[in-house]
Amino acid sequence: MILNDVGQRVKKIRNEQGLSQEKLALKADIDRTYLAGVELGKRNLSIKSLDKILQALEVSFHDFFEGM
Amino acid sequence: MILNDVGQRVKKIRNEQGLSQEKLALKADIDRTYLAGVELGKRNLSIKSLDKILQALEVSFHDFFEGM
DNA sequence: TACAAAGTGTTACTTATAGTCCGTTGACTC
DNA sequence: GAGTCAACGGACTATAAGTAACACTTTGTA
Repeated sequence: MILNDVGQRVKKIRNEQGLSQEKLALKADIDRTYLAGVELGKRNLSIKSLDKILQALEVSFHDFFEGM
Repeated sequence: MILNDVGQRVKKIRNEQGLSQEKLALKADIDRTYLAGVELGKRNLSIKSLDKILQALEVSFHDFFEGM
């Protein structure tokens, strides 16, 4: 499902950048536990929230959705 | 802003396919006025909601976010 | 010159859930 | 055994989802 795909992609990119969930959450200005939920595919996040995360990861929407 | 971009893109693709808001809303199983709000960038829609719309438009996330 | 009908914009409202804030637990490393 | 990290929970607040109602415009047509 789309939420799992999004979560796994976030986690993958975050790990590639050597960031902890807490560090990324801080950078994206979202809650640490919420980010954890997103990565696990348990959260149906809004476009704005995804935008925050992708900006923190410095990746574009287009690149993020590569292959989706 | 991201919501305006998303809205305009939805509208553009919908028009290219010759669909009215009502027809697309029906196909996506969402309310007509909700779709209108999305197109105007007034709704911060969730991934699942966007997914419904993109499926109705038969366009992938990756293609949808071309250039974004 | 009306009129109906199709398409869209907009407001306002309820209810469902996105998102926050507090904490705990278990695994791993040092 | 102290520190870092991620999964998880409960209780709360903010806001998205979903709908009804009305206004306006355009186009066709009687």
